[in-house]
Amino acid sequence: MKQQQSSIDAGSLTPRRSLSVLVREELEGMILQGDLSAGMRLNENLLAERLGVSRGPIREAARLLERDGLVISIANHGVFVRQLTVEDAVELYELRAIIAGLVCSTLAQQAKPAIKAELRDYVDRMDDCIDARDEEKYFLLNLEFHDRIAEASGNARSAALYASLGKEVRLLRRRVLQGEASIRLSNSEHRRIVAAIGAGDAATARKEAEQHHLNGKRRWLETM
Amino acid sequence: MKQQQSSIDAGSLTPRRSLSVLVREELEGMILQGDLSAGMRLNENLLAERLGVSRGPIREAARLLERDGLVISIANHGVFVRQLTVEDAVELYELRAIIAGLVCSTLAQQAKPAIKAELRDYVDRMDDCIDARDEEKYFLLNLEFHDRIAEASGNARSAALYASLGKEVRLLRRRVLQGEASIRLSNSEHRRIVAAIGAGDAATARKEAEQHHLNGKRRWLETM
DNA sequence: ATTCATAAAACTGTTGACAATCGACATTCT
DNA sequence: AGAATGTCGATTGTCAACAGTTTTATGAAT
Repeated sequence: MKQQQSSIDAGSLTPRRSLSVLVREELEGMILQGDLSAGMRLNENLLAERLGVSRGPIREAARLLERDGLVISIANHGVFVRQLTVEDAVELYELRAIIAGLVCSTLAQQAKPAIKAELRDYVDRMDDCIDARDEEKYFLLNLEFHDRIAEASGNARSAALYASLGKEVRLLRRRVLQGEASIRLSNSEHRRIVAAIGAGDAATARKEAEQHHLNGKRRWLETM
Repeated sequence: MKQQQSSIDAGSLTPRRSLSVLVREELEGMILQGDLSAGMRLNENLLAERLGVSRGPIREAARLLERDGLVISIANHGVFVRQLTVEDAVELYELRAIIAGLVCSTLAQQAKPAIKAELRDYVDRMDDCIDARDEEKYFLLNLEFHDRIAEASGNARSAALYASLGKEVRLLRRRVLQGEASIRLSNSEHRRIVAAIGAGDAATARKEAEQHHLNGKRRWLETM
């Protein structure tokens, strides 16, 4: 019979997205929000019942999450929310840094005026957030800004990877609490990146983007 | 005295890997070998029957392959062997180049003598292959060599990514046919990379590794 | 012959049931 | 007591059947 009134059916405006994908997004939300904390096992029966689907889509969603490094799967033991070590975090930051360098370099060689203006606008809005002491919005704009650059570069694979690594980093669930001075510094780095892209200077764009991320790594390490 | 149950000999070493990963490996082999060519759909029923399993593991294996970029999945249409465009290939080469730079840089800062000797040995053996006109073996050693560097760097995530991108590149199914001169040049680049790692010169190791891969990209593009 | 609606076939998506496996606790033996 | 073994409940792994969707085949009307 039709029991399509499951809790995740509500968001199915887009026609015919498989349950696996919907479950994946639901679980990703739970993980990133911390409802499923690090090291915790994803009980298939429990999740299936809670989301109103069978175990098949749950299992497929788990494989999808495994792709993004959010969970690990151990045969006959189940899938677990990934626990990141400090070494893992350092590696993620470095990987993200060089990929950011790549996409910024690519973008500098081909960016259209519209993109350049959009990026400048992002930096301006982030500055506004700093003035307004709105750290939350700054945090979100910062995420958007970097993902937008990756996307605009046209390097689809790199952009997906960059976003995926970003989610992985968020598994750490420890936001770098930066004072206003630190945030202003960070946004000045953004401005230099955008300037290099605007000038079509690929080498500088790469170097600045990479350094920006490595600075983020350093700040994160200092919170330990 | 304490002898393990020898009845299941096959599962003795490997603790009973699930059918999903077994199927995954089988399908990966088919794809990389070309039995399943680019753009072809993976018929679940057919594969299930041919491999003697049900469709569940086939579907999960498909999600695992999707993670590595070997196939793409379209809702209600099935999964297809990925078709790479020239732009995709260029991006893969560049991604692989910077990741190689990262792992070589990392390794240069921490490589133990045993690893350094092992890498030198790889280069020597590749030279032997060139002298013996054994391109096939050179090709395999070359793959091993680079994966070994990534693995030895300790950057597990980067190593997995590097290997995964390598498989993706092989989807192109067009090996760069390089004359002896070109191969010798390539191996001399290997030697410079190993030398930089041996000397603990991270910056040079990174630059050489990156350039080596970009040269590979250039050679590949010249075959078009 | 062509077009278009309709039906059948083929295939993917999903489900509930069954089998295999693991961890924990109880039991037996020395 | 302590180690080895047996049993049980919980959980993952797998399967075969069902449901929904897409594609292909069919056939009548133009």
